[in-house]
Amino acid sequence: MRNKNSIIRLSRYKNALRRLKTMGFGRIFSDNLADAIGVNSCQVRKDFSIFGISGNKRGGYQIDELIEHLNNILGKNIIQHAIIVGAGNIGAALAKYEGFEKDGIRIDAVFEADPLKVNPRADIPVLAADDMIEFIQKNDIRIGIIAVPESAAQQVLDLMVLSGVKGILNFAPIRLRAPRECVVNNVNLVLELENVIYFSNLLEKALEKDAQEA
Amino acid sequence: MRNKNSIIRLSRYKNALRRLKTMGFGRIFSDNLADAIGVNSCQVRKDFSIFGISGNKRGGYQIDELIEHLNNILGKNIIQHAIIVGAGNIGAALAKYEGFEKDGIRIDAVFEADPLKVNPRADIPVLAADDMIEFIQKNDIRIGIIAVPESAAQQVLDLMVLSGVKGILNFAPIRLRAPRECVVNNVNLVLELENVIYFSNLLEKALEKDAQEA
DNA sequence: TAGATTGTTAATCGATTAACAATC
DNA sequence: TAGATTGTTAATCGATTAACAATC
Repeated sequence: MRNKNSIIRLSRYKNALRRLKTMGFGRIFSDNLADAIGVNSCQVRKDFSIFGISGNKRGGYQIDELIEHLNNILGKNIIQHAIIVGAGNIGAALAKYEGFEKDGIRIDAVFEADPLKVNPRADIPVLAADDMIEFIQKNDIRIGIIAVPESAAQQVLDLMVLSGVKGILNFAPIRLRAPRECVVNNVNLVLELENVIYFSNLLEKALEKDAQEA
Repeated sequence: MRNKNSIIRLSRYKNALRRLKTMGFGRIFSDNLADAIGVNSCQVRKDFSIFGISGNKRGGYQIDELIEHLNNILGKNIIQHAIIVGAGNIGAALAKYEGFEKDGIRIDAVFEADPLKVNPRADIPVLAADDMIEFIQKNDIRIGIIAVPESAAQQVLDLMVLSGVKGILNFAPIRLRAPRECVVNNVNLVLELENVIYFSNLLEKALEKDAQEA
């Protein structure tokens, strides 16, 4: 995947811009925006240049236009529909999370194998896992979130792909095999925390060493 | 941060190795391990070389030794203690998530500003936000997880750092400022999903184009 | 005009991959 | 011994940063 990092930054820019907008700004320079997300200004201009976003020399960028443009690139000018599979801790939390709706992503349903957890009347309906395929096809769902145990994840992915899902966010801590026509993005919470542990330990050791040398 | 990617892969290797072990393997070649996490075999050998992990020419690597070695590098040979701040959807789900405990990470407490959610008798106690500083100091907590709204995140970080936290995993969708002696790792769920949406759209367009040309 | 900022090209840096000698 | 695999050096590739001409 080319420019994966640029795309991630575009989302971050959009986020920062919304904040800057509520703070009362109308226009912005590459320098400020860079600061807001922690990169340097050439990075911002380069990213924009890749996606054909242009500003005014001397005048910077119009925030409203910029957000509009970023939403277009990111496919967020229309509401995106998604489903979650797995109504455990993570799945249930994601279903309730307000951040998605705010960002134009609608969770249409949650699917769950345990009949006791099924609840079609809930705000976001929790449906039987067996109904997933039909639901995806009927509602033309393209995006799926996997929040099931490791042992079930591959099977869920296979069914999703079969039904027409084109993009998957996977929370199961295992590498899933997907055909080329489906994108998979992994979020591994333990790994993220392990990473923090490693680097904080490393940093502490480095600082101790510095202190000794001084 | 040097070798950030290598470290992330080390965690992935460890994960795969545990799986391979339960599948009955005792030793493994760089080739198999590469396959399991989706990189190529030089990457594996290079990563190991960076951290001084060696195997047997012709005989590959002993899985048990390898896991032990990786745990040492990742600081997982001892139980790591952490706290969560914010008992909302995400915070509560993380507290209940079994993946951390399995991996030698213990969540000692959750802190929450809303008195109605405070519950010191819970399996993992939910304590008043005001008690956080004291708790961190008394229990020598080094790792914190931020699962509060965007507007409170920076303040929570500042208090954590002040109390002695050295590493933070942040779920608030905002760039936090931290002093050099504290590591911050961000997980932005909306951004991850946006990323999936973008690349699946892109892929679909590319495939349509291919089909037209053929 | 002078000064500031964009947009792009070139330079640097780091990470991944290829190649292969060492060796079990 | 012949064959296979590691460990490391060199080559490639991509991403970030620096520099600066264009221009408002």
